[in-house]
Amino acid sequence: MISSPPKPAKPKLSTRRRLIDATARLFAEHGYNGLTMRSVAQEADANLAAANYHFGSKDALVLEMLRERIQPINKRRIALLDEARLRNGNVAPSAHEIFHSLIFPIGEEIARSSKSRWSLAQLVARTFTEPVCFIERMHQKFFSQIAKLYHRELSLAFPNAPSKEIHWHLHLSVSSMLGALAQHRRLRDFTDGVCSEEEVGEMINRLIHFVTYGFINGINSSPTE
Amino acid sequence: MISSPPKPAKPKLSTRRRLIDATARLFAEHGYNGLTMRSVAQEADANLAAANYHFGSKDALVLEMLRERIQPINKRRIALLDEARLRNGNVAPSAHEIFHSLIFPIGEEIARSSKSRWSLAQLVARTFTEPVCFIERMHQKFFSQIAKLYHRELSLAFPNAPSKEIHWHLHLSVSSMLGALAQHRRLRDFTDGVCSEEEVGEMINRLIHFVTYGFINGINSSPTE
DNA sequence: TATTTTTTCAAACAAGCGTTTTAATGATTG
DNA sequence: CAATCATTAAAACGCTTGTTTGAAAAAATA
Repeated sequence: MISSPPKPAKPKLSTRRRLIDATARLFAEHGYNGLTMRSVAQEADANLAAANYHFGSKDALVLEMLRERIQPINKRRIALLDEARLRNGNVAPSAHEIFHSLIFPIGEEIARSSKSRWSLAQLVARTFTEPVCFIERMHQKFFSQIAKLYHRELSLAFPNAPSKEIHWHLHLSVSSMLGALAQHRRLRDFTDGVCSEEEVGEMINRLIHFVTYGFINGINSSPTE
Repeated sequence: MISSPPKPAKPKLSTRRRLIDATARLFAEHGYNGLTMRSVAQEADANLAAANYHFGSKDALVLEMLRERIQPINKRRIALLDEARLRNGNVAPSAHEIFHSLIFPIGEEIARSSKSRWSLAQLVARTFTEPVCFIERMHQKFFSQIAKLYHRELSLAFPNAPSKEIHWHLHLSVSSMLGALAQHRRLRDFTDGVCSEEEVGEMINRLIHFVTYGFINGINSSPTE
């Protein structure tokens, strides 16, 4: 019997992969300006020059990390929307189905990323709060089409609502989602220990309902005070 | 007739005041890490060493600015709550009155600060997203008691709701408020130019209703899926 | 006016930043 | 094996950061 070579405890991933994962963790925790190439290198157990070698610059590194994390979520959103439309016999999905398709995929990804659950939540939320302008451009590139898609979908679900009202309440809904993601790590503190950050699924479910209620009742009540 | 001395066009405020105001603007726009002592000095038309002379350090400068901006908002919140309680004959205020007292004072301050309306909104929101840990401590110092106050108030308004449900939905409500404040400056972009950031009062009113609906319906519907 | 205190100013400090360079190492292919 | 390529490594490069310094200026006090 030929003995297999001694397996290292950690089958070290490629340097490129370790760099991206480290970037995700540090970006979520410290933001763009608080993330340094040296901290990335140390966290990834790589050399300082490695990041510049593989990605060219700090900007390119962070952008690549964001692209890799965000695109599957957006694809899943569209897939869930299509599923709902198909299930209803090509009729417009309900508000709850629409907001489910918007919010649920993030919950899935958070649950998938085993270590430090709030990391991805905060990462996504941070892309919307970061002041760095190149991130704003990225945001417009990744999310502006998604926003238009959801406005169209909600217009079908609420054919009598004026377009401006849908814009207003969709904006509030997305803002609420982002706020909830950004504040998730404070849940335990804020609730005096009553609620725990571990219950991600719980949070996502409540958030979907919260936003759906706010949207429906906001749309249905008159726009005057 | 004695001619008055030639009045300078701008009766220059004290250096200390100019420094704090410049800090507020730059913190709102670039965040803590993006704010530099040199940029503050330039924006305030002061010397680089002035900030350290007046406040001791960058941390102390930002903290003082935040304290000055946040405390009047919190006082107004409590005052509005007391007004509502008095108006109802010492009966618990309604959910709408409670969330009005929570959100409206920020709208007042935003409307008061004439130049760059979204500045204060973003400033308040940023204090919750900033990763710098000393800001987290500040947040806990300024807001944890307010959070407890509102939980108590909502428990009176919904005596049959379990405390944990109130915790959950208050957390979602506060998160939505912060998200809406943080995203306000993107309103025009996000809505394809349909909605404008100028209508701050509009935004605040819709936000109050949105959150109230989300909270009430969330509380009343069962906590199971 | 003379003296003391407060405030401003330009210059410098050490530390940390993103990036580049040059050489050494590892893997792959002919 | 030799040769070519991709990757890693250590050191250094300007540049910016928060903070400090010591003297000049202004303001306040006597």
